[in-house]
Amino acid sequence: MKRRMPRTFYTHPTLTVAKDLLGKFLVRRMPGGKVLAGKIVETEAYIGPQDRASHAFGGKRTPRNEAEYLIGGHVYIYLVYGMYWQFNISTGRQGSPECVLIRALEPDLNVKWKMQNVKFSNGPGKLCRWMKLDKSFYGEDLTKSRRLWLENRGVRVSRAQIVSGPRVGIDYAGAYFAARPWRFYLQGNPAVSKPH
DNA sequence: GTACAGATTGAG
DNA sequence: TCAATCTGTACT
Repeated sequence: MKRRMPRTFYTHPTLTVAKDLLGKFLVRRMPGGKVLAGKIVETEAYIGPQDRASHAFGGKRTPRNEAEYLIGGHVYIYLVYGMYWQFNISTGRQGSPECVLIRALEPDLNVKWKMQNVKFSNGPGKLCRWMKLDKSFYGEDLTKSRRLWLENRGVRVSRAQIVSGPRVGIDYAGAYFAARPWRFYLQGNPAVSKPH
């Protein structure tokens, strides 16, 4: 069974992809060969030029956010606050600057280890530290990469399990966009990041 | 050339 | 509640 998510998974509308990502697994082959995997339990959608919270608001295009414009399935990663990487996946068609921020993972480990490790992946900055994701992944194609990809492992997520709410840390975007319910997470999941 | 603020985190 | 830490971007 082929499990890696194909291009078409990422080219759907961004809000759809942000929800579809919940329950999928992010898989990272580490430099030493060890494989880390985590179930995506929290995402945020940034839907392009009209979204005041988006780095591409107003059609802004710079070397920093260039990867947002790639066809869905590419990595858009950047540094915030001088110390934390933020891992995003581009969505939509080529030239459309949309993406989904991956905010939290539930480590794919047995129950005992999962609870001990969840604190390493329950936030957008922390999960990048855990999986050693940095600028070297900028623009990486998740449908082809041998060190980072997404898998469907058969986890079923019903609509009732998905909670939506305002995105975190974007008050600068003004009342309207700060209030859009474009953050999605799995209800009751222990790996969802702190601010609820 | 220089100033500035951020899609966070963890300590106090 | 607040400092850490640094770079892309805007402006002089």
